[in-house]
Amino acid sequence: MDNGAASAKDEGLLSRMALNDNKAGMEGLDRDMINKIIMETSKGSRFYESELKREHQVNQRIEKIMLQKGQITEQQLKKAQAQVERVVSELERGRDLTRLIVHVDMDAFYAAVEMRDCPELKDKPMAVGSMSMLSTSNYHARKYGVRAAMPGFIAKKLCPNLVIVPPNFNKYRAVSEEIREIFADYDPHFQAVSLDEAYLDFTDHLEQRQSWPESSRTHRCRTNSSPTGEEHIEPEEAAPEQIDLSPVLFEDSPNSSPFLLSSEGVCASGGACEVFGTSVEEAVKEMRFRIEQKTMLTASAGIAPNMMLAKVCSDKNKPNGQYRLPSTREAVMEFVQNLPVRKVSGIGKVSEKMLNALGISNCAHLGQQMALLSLLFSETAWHHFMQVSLGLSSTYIPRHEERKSMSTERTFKELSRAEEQFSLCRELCGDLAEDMKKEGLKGKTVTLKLKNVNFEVKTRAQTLQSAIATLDEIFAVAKDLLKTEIENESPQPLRLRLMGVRVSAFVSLDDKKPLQKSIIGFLQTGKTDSTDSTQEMHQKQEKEHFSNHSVPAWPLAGLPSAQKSQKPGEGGRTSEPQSFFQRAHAKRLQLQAAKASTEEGGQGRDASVSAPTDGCGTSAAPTEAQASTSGCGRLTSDGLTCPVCFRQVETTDLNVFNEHIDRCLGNSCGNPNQSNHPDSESDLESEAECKALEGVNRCRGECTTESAKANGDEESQSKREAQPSLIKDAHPASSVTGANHETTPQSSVLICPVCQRTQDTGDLTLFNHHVDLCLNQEVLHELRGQTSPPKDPPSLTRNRTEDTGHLLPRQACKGKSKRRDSPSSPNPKRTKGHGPRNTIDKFFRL
DNA sequence: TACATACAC
DNA sequence: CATGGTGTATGTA
Repeated sequence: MDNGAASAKDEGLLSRMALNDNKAGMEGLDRDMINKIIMETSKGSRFYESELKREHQVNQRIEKIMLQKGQITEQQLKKAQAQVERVVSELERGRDLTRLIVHVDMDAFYAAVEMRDCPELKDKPMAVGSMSMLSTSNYHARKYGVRAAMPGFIAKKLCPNLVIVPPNFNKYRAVSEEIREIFADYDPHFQAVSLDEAYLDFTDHLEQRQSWPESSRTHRCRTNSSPTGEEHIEPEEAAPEQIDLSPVLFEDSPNSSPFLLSSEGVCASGGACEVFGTSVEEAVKEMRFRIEQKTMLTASAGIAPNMMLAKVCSDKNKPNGQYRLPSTREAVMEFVQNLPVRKVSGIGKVSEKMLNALGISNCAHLGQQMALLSLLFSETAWHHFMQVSLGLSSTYIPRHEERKSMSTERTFKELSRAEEQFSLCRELCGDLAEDMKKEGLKGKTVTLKLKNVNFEVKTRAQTLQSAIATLDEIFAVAKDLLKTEIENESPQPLRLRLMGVRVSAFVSLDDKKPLQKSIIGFLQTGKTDSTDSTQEMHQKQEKEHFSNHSVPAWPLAGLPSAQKSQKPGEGGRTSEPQSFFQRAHAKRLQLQAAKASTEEGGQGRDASVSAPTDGCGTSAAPTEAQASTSGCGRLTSDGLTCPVCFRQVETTDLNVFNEHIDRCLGNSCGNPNQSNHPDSESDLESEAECKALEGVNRCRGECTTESAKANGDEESQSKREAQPSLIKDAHPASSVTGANHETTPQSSVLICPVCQRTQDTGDLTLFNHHVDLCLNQEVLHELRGQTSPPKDPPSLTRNRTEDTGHLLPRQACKGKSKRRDSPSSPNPKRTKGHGPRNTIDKFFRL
């Protein structure tokens, strides 16, 4: 073996404990030495023992899989191969190379910020974090093997001169806001993944850009010579890189930019200027240039036809570089062939190890072994592998979904006394309740998480009949769970090192939306709408749409688990082709719908020039009904179902559809104006960030509670909650009863959940019809006024090529929009008790 | 639903 | 001295 540092026993462990030179900045370092130090430092600790144990578990899983592999017959393999090939061609058919997806990532973000603000640090190896945990390190430190998620004390052994700087999250957040403002200029719907990372769809921007005058592509260099001195003006590009293919992609932009750019020169005032071209590369360089000018920090970017590839590409020329993967099948395939599986987002340590055991280390192998993989892994898992091997993934950048859970957990010095455990538990519940209040959340499931001093983790959950939110309510449950565990262990005490409380299974507290959603639920004939799970509906929808697209970036988390469905005798699975066809079909339909509702293309505004951005609100704004329909309504192969008359409308053009609805509504109130629910809830994103950061802020005492917007619009919320679930069977009662109301018919009497009146009919069809009418009344009401339409007006720009992804108005489904449009809006910051420490660089979900 | 795992930051 | 916190998805029972 080539690793003298590892004993046979350690060897397996290396996959868990050893450093990953996977990431950038780790080239050419002495891995063996580093691993040796890591091992020596860790050895004997409880943590180490725990890792050993986990490693063992993984090894067993691998053994199991290998065993299964051994039992596979030629016959089965052959069958699987045929199956795989069918799927491949189906997927191939849906390949979409028309989008230009960009993934941007700030270089060593936290560390870079600290270095920027403290020149002393510039030439030193440094990291942000604490002795217990590092968030990130600068490139100098990485040479020593010091990296994110490594405890500081180990890092110190690797690099005794390492300077560890405590994190200053407020600052990072502020910088993040700055860069997001820039992102928004290229894609107002960009998805921030963390404080320093985002996905953008540059397609529309590029289309616009083609007709922009040079002045709009000109950017001034930082005027004030930075105090710190050196200042390079060049948007220096290290990467040699490929040819510019963009012209090909955009040659036919028919009604491209309706705007004539007001061309006020930017650089009139003097100072060096940088002019950027019209290609994607140039646009991305421009964005990075602006980021650097604005923040004095560098970013790296990847440009590719889908999210997964863009992400990988952004890593390619890091730091301070970019890489474009051309939008051709050949380029993509070649790129993917040499891609180590571990580089793919979603394939982590464990998956990597399992794949390696099968002789798979890069995506070429992945492709070659698909038949085998389809027999050893779950369907979702192998489908994902398949997509990866073909270089396919989502071409549509989804909006962030509603949160599904909220939690608080804390690590501490051993805590063994029950009394203290209870009081800590209560404290956690209090913190959690506070957080939930800010977002107006109520959930039905409480989960207690415990980690003992040996790092063994346990979770215990309980689901209630109704949703709760307050400290006392949560604690009442958590306390019981804890008590049970304590009793369970007694007379030994629980020796804890961590405790956490989580609430999930939220019910919608919203007033209006449930209505819309319930309609949708209705339209989904045959599906039960479990009353309070309105959001599930949406997520489901979104998900479908997502997968129709081209793979989400999702992992195969739970991993393999061999085919249980696999009958010994026959190896093949038959369901597959169908589901893929169906998906493809659905996809096509959605596409058509999406085509009509594609968001406006006006985002390409040039910040420094202030290009004319609007003027696009002209088209009939989609009403909520429309939006709902396009996003969630029943989309059959023949068209759309009108939420008012419930008839099929034979069109996939949402504008046409909208007119139809208008007619049904008996008036032409086509576009209720402006969106924004003034009460649209607080920004989840920053909220989440703050949450993660909390304790640290406290240390700095800088935490301000700027926006406590979650003002009490809560009273009104409790009102109508019950939703008309689709009653499918003879027992209406089975249709669940959501939170509040108990309008649900218990006996044979049917009561309309909308008008609350008893319906004297036993016929469910009739009853449903009545409810339909009631709902329509409400829809009508909403459409006529008060309710705000979703933001994105349909766009008239571009018609996409047929199988393109990019469906659905992102927020169509929900009246609630957690806007990210205004990156500048202040974040609610948390001031919380104590707590945790640091978090890894870029961490926070937005 | 409950629980354990994997994964991303 | 010392190995984090928040959130999501998936597999399985």
